[in-house]
Amino acid sequence: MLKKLTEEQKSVILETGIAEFAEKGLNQANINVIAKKAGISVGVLYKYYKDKDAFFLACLRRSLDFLEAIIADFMNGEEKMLARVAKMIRALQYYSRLHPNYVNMYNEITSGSSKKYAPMLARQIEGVSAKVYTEFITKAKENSDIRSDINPMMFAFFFDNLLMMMHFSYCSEYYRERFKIYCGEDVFDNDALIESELLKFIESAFTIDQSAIVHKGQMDIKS
Amino acid sequence: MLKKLTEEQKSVILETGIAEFAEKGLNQANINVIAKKAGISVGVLYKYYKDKDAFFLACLRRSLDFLEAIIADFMNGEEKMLARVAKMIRALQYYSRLHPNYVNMYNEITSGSSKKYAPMLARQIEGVSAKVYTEFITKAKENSDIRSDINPMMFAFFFDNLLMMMHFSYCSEYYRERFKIYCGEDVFDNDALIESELLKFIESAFTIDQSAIVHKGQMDIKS
DNA sequence: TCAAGACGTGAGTGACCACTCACAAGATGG
DNA sequence: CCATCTTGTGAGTGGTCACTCACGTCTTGA
Repeated sequence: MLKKLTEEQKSVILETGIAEFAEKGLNQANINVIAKKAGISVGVLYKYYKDKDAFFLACLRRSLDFLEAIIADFMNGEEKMLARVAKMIRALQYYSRLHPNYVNMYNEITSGSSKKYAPMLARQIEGVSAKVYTEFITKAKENSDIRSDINPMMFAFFFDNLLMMMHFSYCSEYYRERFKIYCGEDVFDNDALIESELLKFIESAFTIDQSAIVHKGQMDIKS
Repeated sequence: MLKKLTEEQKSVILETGIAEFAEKGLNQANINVIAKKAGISVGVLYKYYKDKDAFFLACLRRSLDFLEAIIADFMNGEEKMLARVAKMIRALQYYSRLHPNYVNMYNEITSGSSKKYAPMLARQIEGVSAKVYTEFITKAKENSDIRSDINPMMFAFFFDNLLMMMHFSYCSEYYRERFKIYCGEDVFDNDALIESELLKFIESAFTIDQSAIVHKGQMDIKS
């Protein structure tokens, strides 16, 4: 019973931490409780992690590694913009159900609770996706896959805002409630509808272009 | 110096509470510190509010009353959809600068810290805007002001998601940082650009309709 | 096989903080 | 002007929890 911690056990400790932090938040989660639930002593937890903050950041890292894999998926493949977006929405729905805690860890840092790390974490976490999305939109613009009259950085930002809110809306207590208020008690039984409506929203924002507007003008003159 | 609390003083207490809660969050904010900063004793604070939670909820109510006024503005007036949206974006920018703390109070409850009140608060806070936005979109759809092939509830939801994220992006530490990563260090000096790009994004999502798509198809055949 | 080092244990400690209560200082009114 | 009531005061209390350390148990290598 009294042995060196295995990799397996270290994993259990992190997962237990993630579960507690995701549920209670950084400050309300109790280290003694986490240790007990993970089946180890507090002492050994402090041999591996300097303090509560360091442990929290380790849990966060593990959660983010997972979430970042979804974006990596976005980068691979040769499909066009919208096919990729559709893929991302489905991935988002799938992983939000599988690992809501990872998403809630992310949500946790966006609120004030870990203010001191906000700039560092933002750079670590958002840096990659911001670059990927912006570059992708710039390229799509050059290829005329999407409209020409937009600011790629801004549109990448709005795009990520929508995805981020969808993540939270599947995972966090408050946002789940809000989602139901907007879209009905049974939204969570209708992933296909959510996917198609969100895709429609994003598609239109990205694809209406000036030629279409000119065209519409011509139509009006005709009638 | 030792007198009954005036309305003025009660206001100071709430505002001090809002400042502390917005900065530190529900759990990290210290009641003794709030009392000292507000220039009163802890004792009297507990004569007015049953406990910390009750005081927090009172601070939250005050913040929300203010934020809800922005939506009320949205309901008034006879302009069309997009003119109203433009007005809302400008209001959002203005009030986020004037009272970032109110927005951060709102952000605070969306994270886990006040989980026990999540359902109640969501219903209180989101109920009104959800109804207003959905009805507005439904009506605009009937009048053919916007496209016909959308689910009004879903689009109201996406719309509010974008506005909510803009609020947070102006006010919260983490989201401000993220905004800069996406859109450059000087985003906050360029409200007009943000307004026009966000409006463009929303406008397109709402106005592209099936007739335009048919039309585009005809164009393709011609060429 | 056993000594010495490595590692895990968990009761204990001190700091912090929500909340109380005995008291003090105004207000009221006769 | 004093008795009584109302209201504010803030040191104190009890509970919680991050973190430590003296100890026990396992591992290693000679």
